[in-house]
Amino acid sequence: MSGLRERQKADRHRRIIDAATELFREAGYEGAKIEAIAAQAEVSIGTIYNYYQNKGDILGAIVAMEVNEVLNAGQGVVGSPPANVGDALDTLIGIYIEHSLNYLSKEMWRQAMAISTQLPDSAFGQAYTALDRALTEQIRALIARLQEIGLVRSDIDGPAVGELIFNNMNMMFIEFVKRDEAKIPELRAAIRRQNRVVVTAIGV
Amino acid sequence: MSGLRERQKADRHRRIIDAATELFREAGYEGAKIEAIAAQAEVSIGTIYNYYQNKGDILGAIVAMEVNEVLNAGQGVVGSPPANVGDALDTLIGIYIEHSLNYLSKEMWRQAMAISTQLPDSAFGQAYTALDRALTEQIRALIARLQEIGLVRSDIDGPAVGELIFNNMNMMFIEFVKRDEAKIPELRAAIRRQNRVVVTAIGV
DNA sequence: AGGAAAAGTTGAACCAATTCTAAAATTGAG
DNA sequence: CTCAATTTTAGAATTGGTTCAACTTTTCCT
Repeated sequence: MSGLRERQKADRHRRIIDAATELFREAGYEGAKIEAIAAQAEVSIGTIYNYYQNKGDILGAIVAMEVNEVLNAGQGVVGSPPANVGDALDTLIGIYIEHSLNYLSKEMWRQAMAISTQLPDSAFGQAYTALDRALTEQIRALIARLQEIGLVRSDIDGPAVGELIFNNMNMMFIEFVKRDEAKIPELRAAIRRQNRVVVTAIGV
Repeated sequence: MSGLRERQKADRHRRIIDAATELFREAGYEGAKIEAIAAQAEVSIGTIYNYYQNKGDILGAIVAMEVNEVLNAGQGVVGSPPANVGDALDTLIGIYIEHSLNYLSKEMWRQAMAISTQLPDSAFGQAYTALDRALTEQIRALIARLQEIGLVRSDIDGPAVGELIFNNMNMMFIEFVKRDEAKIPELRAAIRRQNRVVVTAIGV
């Protein structure tokens, strides 16, 4: 294990991702030519296609890193949530939203979302769907946790509510990245307002 | 008015849309080459680009026809809704979903959605967003109507609830068109289940 | 009718992602 | 150290959407 070949492979992966991240942010997804990414990563075009099936997969790798970080941060909230249904949801969703532009620009998100709906069966499409599902599961886990604590009624349909909340948030996020001038605080406020009716319905 | 030039223009528009609709359904969006659409419509490639800014706009014109039909059909439900909140929502959403595959295949929907997030400022992107907003407004109108009738509490945040319901439905629809094997009845049932908690919260 | 201007049509050329190929370089095993 | 396997490389070929300068057709005016 960990021979020279392995290390070089990992290194090339990293260089490609780093180069792509930088160029995607600078020039946009379309504007970042494969040739330029290859040059910046100091590999040939052929090598890029040896590591990633297509340009979208490179973006996919970056998205996956970002979402996995977010999922990780979300664990903390699910483990010990605020003692109030509205705040608990707001905190978790806040983590998602506040972290969302760390690595990815809005334009990168738009491209990622577009590719995932365009090619749902591609490697990237399936990975993206899995990430969405993981986020849904985390919201469901939060609701289940709140039911255990006794903050949420035990007779409500937790999984359905979790999906409802995720779907609404996700759609709002899609609209958010579609408008460059849209701001995070407004997004959070709008979602909080929408969730209010759900919160009153499911709270004890 | 209605000179030769006008008639030819309308005729070419129609021929292009007809050709594109047929080829998109037969060969898929990507599979339908502009060259083939031009040949089938008996115009040149250049003429297509004179009528539509890009390939996506052709699809956009088809989507707009479909959504406008759906909006029209929805008017009936808003005008005289079923005397029960759950059924009212289910009926309106049912119209949206049942009509959705009349002209457009799932693959065409995927492409349309992808393009609208990819290029939100293009003619197509803006038109698509406007259609989404029109659907949201229709759901809000239904809720307002139900409030008038006294079936929905007057102290709830109607606009926020309408958007919540639309966003959830839309997201479910996106997932639906992403999976070719997904079936309409299951989609409707899942949405009904998610809406249940909202219905109980807003019903008098 | 005649002819100039406006409007529209045409297809060859361009561009960037992707694929393919054959040669060169690198690595690991014996 | 040497050879076979694997990987990288440069560059040519392919492909399909999009652009553009030259050519037609329609309109409109006298």
